[in-house]
Parts: sequence; C-alpha cells; structure tokens
Amino acid sequence: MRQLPERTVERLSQYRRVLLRLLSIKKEYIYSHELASLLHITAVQVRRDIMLIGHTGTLRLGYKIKDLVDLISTIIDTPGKRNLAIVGIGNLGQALINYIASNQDKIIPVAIFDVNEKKIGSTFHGVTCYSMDMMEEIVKKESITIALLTLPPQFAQSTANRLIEAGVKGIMNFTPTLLNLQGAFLEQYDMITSLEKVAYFSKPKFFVS
Amino acid sequence: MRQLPERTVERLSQYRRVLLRLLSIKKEYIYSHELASLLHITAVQVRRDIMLIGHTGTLRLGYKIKDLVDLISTIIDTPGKRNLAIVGIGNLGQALINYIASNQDKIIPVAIFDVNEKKIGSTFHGVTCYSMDMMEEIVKKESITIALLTLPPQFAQSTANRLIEAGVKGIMNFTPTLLNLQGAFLEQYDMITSLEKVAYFSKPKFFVS
DNA sequence: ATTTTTTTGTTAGCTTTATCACAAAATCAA
DNA sequence: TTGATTTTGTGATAAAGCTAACAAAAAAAT
Ligand SMILES: NC(=O)c1ccc[n+]([C@@H]2O[C@H](COP(=O)([O-])OP(=O)(O)OC[C@H]3O[C@@H](n4cnc5c(N)ncnc54)[C@H](O)[C@@H]3O)[C@@H](O)[C@H]2O)c1
Ligand SMILES: NC(=O)c1ccc[n+]([C@@H]2O[C@H](COP(=O)([O-])OP(=O)(O)OC[C@H]3O[C@@H](n4cnc5c(N)ncnc54)[C@H](O)[C@@H]3O)[C@@H](O)[C@H]2O)c1
Repeated sequence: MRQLPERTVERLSQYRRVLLRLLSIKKEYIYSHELASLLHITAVQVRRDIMLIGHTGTLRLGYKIKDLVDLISTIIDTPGKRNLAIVGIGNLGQALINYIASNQDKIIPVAIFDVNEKKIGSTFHGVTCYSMDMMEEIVKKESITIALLTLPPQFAQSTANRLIEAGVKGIMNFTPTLLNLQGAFLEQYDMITSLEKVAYFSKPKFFVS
Repeated sequence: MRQLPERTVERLSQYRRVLLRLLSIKKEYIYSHELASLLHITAVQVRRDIMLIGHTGTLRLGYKIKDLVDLISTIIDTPGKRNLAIVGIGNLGQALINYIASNQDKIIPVAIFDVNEKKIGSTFHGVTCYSMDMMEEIVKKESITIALLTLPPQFAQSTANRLIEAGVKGIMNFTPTLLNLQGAFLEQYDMITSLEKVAYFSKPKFFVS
C-alpha cells in the first residue's frame, strides 16, 4: 500500500481507540456518519480514510467494527511490538511513562536514560533508568526504535544524533529545541507553539487587528 | 488583517522564540535563509510568512529582528496578557504549570481547579488550586480565556462545556476524549495519536505492508 | 560603467488534504 | 412492483499549504 497521508494516520489512531471502546460494549457495526460524529468530522472524511486503507463496508449495514480495528492495526502497528526509550526522567518524563504504558500496548517503554545519579539504577513504573553512557548499548540490545526527548533543551540535538546513530527511527521531541534530523521521523511536540496558536485563534474579537 | 493560516501562526510563534534568543545576543538583522535554516524549513516559506503579516525587510540586509519580533507580538498576542486555568493538577498538570510560566510571559496561569481535597487551597508554583464548585466564579472574576484540561478523560466534555459557558475562548485538551465544542477554539493535544503516528512513519521498511 | 551577486517580494503552479456531488446497491414502504 | 430512503464508494472539485521561479533592487566585483 502507498504511504498514507499524515492526517489519515492520525485519524486511524483515533478511529481505533473509539472503535475498541464500542467493541467492548458489544457493538458490531458502525455507519460512517456515526464514527464521524464521534470524532466531530464529516462522514465523507471517514469513508475516504477507510477507502484509502482498502477496507470495504456492507451497504446499509456499515462497517464491521472488528474487521476495521484489525485492519487499522495491521496498518499502523508493526507486527509485534515497538520498543521505546525516554530520555530525561523529570516531571514530564515521569508523567508520560505511566500514561503511555496504560493507554496502548504496542509501543513499550523498555528503558529510561538520565544523567542524574539519584535516578540511575532506579525504576519508574517498572522501567529501569540507565546512565547516558549506556544509551547506545541499550538501544541496540533492546532494539529500541522510538525515543521521547524530555531532557533539557540544550541536549536535545546531540542526544537525537546519538539515538539515530544507534538505530532509533522515530523521535518525539518535547523540548522547544527545533531539531535537524536525518534518517528518522520527527514529531516536534511543542506545547508553547500550540498554546500560542490557541491564544491567537481564541483572541477576543475586539482584539483582532 | 485577514485570519492567518494555522501553520503560519505556529511558525510565527517559533520565529519569535528563535529571534528573541538572537536579540539577546545582540544580533540585529537576519536573512530569510538564516531564519529558515534555524527552523529547518525553506527560505521561501519564511519570506512568505513574513509577507503574510505585512512586514517588509531591507534588501540585502534582511529583516530587522527587533521590528519583526514586535510585529509578530502585536499579531499573535493580545494587547495585555491572557489568563489561563489548569483543570486537574495531577502529574501532567504539575509538569505543565512550571513549564508554561517559565517559557513565555503573555499567557499567565492564574488558577487551578481540582476535586482533590488535599490539593484544594494549596498552591502550585504560586498559583492557587480551587475547588471545582468555584470554577465559573473564578473564571469570570479573573477573566480567564484559556484553559488546559488535564483531568481524567470522562470529565473532559462536561468541564469544557462549563468553561465555555463561563467565558473561556480557547481550550487545550490533553485528555484522549474527543471534544465537541461550540464557541471556542479547540486544540486536541493527543499524545497517543502523535506517538502512533511516529510509530507508523518510522516503521522499519521491511514491515511496511 | 557594466556585470555579477545577493537578497527580498510575489506570482503562478504544485501537492496535499478536505469536501461535493452523485452513482450504485440494498432495504423499506406503499 | 414501483418508488423512496439509506448508506457506501469514488471521481471531480475546492481549499489549504508549500515550492519554484523570477523580477526588482541594492551592493559588490570587474
Ligand atoms: N514540564 C512540561 O510540561 C514540559 C512541557 C513541554 C516540554 N517540556 C520540556 O521537556 C523537557 C523536560 O521537562 P521537565 O519539566 O521534565 O524538566 P525536568 O528538569 O523536571 O527534567 C529534566 C530531566 O532531564 C535530566 N537531564 C538533564 N540533563 C540531561 C542530559 N544531558 N541527558 C539526559 N538527561 C538529562 C534531568 O536529570 C531531569 O531528570 C524540557 O526540555 C522542557 O523544556 C516540558
Ligand atoms: N500523564 C501524561 O503524560 C498524560 C499525557 C497526555 C494526556 N494525559 C491525560 O491527562 C489527564 C491527566 O493525566 P495525569 O497523568 O496528570 O493524571 P492524574 O491522575 O495524575 O491527575 C488527574 C488530576 O485530576 C483531578 N481530578 C479528578 N477528577 C476531577 C474532576 N472531575 N474535576 C477536576 N479535577 C479532577 C485529580 O484529583 C488529579 O489531580 C488524563 O486525562 C490523561 O489521560 C496525561
């Protein structure tokens, strides 16, 4: 299959989460307009996405939820699991690790890296924190392919370089540093940018220039 | 000025942060290609964004950083400050409050709301936590127009409705609940979706179906 | 003085993403 | 049986976002 649009991939992730909930309450089929209304998007958008992944529904019955979930999973997941590392286990890193572990089960936190002597050797939600010196070794040994950067911004670029060199293929960067990466997918997850965007688009009308 | 594209607003926020850093080290002018390379985008993109906000540079000298920063500020900021509330001060809420306060100065956290008796009445980075019963009252009294939702997902929709009713104009939703809002700008800041997107686009090649 | 280089500003076009409009098929109603 | 209704699937079109290309102006080089 051809590479899917980013937006479609994002929605597939959301469809799956909604559909899994519906499956758990024994709903079997769903119409495009139902799924659309759960995501507050249009039914055409839903049908188009489903078309893009090559699934086909039943006329007048809708889509079989189980089949759709399975197909989305074969598309967006890898067969088997993906191992993840968190670099920098401060306030944010600690908030994230629990959340990730309890909200999906294909991407598994298997290692934490930090420079703080007090943290090295201890575990956070069952995951061991290693020293930064061991990063390359552990990344290779544990086949880690995804990393979250939650360390101080000035170390983000050099750490990202080391991670990619060691085999990481996807990086989610929570620091405000704008990274330059070759050979890995980057998600710049920048809260201040989003916050300022919210401020702009929610500006009280009489302020708009 | 006409409403700017979302992407442009996001980049303006990033331009400003980079430019402020350069100003602080006494750089006066910048070329589009320099700014572009700092953000890892193209120079045309930079020039187009700057054109959209109606700024004009000096031929062969580039853009005067001070002027550009000021203009971006008049566009994306409101004159004066915006007050912000955080609803749910758990792991994530606590991580956020400090970060927001120390990374920009136009959007000010002025209130926290929670149901936990132990948290109500105490302060987090100098901001008081109030009970949920007082939310409408405080939102009005403090003119809060932006809110972050970092409470359990099942309370997100009803809380958002109450906030909007009380006058909030922009909501950044950190919970996985997909909200349906009327009358406010919504940023669905969904980490799992982004994480699954990173996983998809960084899938080792031999896995791609 | 003329040519080359540099850099902005902008048009036109391209790519990606979303929506419109409607055919096709299944079911329902009369 | 006929016609209306519902719902999927998709080609065509529109909107948003990005890039290529180049004119214009200024400065530098020759
Ligand atoms: N707190 C937030 O809500 C928030 C939100 C968005 C982004 N961020 C960004 O995420 C990062 C972390 O934020 P935080 O609030 O958790 O900060 P923090 O100070 O609580 O944690 C940083 C952690 O990184 C570790 N560290 C320091 N230098 C390191 C290095 N060279 N290599 C590896 N680890 C190192 C520290 O020991 C600490 O454990 C910062 O860059 C911040 O800008 C934070
Ligand atoms: N931890 C993360 O990294 C992370 C990341 C993304 C999203 N989220 C989401 O953000 C939310 C908070 O995550 P967390 O890790 O901070 O959870 P948490 O359990 O640590 O904190 C939740 C807070 O909300 C309060 N609360 C409970 N019910 C409330 C109500 N009805 N009204 C107001 N406050 C209420 C609790 O007292 C607590 O202080 C969750 O919805 C989670 O799904 C968390």
